Amino acid sequence: MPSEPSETTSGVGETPLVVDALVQLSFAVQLVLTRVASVHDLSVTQLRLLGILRDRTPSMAAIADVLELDRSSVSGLIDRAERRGLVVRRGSPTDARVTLVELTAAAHTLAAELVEEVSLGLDALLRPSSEADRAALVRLAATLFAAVGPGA
Amino acid sequence: MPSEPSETTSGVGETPLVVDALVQLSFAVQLVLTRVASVHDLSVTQLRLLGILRDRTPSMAAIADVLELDRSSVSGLIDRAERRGLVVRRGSPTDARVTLVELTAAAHTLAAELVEEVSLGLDALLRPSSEADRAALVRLAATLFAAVGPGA
DNA sequence: TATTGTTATACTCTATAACTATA
DNA sequence: TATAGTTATAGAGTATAACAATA
Repeated sequence: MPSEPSETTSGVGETPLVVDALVQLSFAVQLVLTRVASVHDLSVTQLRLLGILRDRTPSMAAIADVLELDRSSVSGLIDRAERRGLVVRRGSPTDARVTLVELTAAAHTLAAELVEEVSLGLDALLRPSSEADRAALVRLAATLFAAVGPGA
Repeated sequence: MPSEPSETTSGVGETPLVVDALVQLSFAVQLVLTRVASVHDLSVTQLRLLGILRDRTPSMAAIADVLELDRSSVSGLIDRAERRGLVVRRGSPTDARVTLVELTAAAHTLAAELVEEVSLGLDALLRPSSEADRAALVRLAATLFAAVGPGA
């Protein structure tokens, strides 16, 4: 569980070590995302939304699937994003029930800046690590998504 | 930025690869935490709180520091945790201004279960990875916290 | 009938501002 | 004066339940 590095959690062996490392790493990354988002007065969820919409124009239901949120939550999320001029709702030409969500031009520009800032923040985080360990991280994430599928 | 594995983000080189890997990994871990928490009708924040209080009895201000939250946010957090019988507030013997927060016996039991369930969830996530890559992850997290300091 | 999306409602989380009590 | 904590208030994020429109 999320705690201090010193905490040994449960049994013996090295498993708790890896688990702790993962959890701590995850919170450190979330902290970077939170900070970058808040500089632009965005939430992490809106940041994620921008990331998802950069190369797609999904339906409300598809967004709910990717984010693992209820459709009603997505309605509110898109409402707020639309109110801020980040996205537009469009009807689908093939199915009158579905609503497609699209990034505005301004949001595309913003998203590119955010990508840059997140990269800088995470680079700083990784700087003290060796090249080999960073490569291992990439492999680890890759196998992880082969098994689980992309999350967001 | 949080997006799909396929997204190449910005320039050339391998930096965006590592950044994407980190972000995706982070969201995958958060998803596991969210699921474990929700099984017990807890939020991720309450889960974190339990993790922090397992081996400490910090002041409200210390909790705010670790969680990087405003003190007023912590007041509400502890209010809700106390209402659910997870924590107790105690006065400090040395400074009448400070309030110490302590886990209840029931919450200690619960916290142990949560640790176990998070471990299982993350083990499943890591299972397809090689032993060497997992070791690299542990090293990476360790150097990361040597530089940044423990976050939670 | 099943699916898409919305609305109403309620709760958690978070911050800012203003306050009290203690140091 | 400075620090610890609380309260009031406001807004984001989330879920459940009930609903309308379309397939």
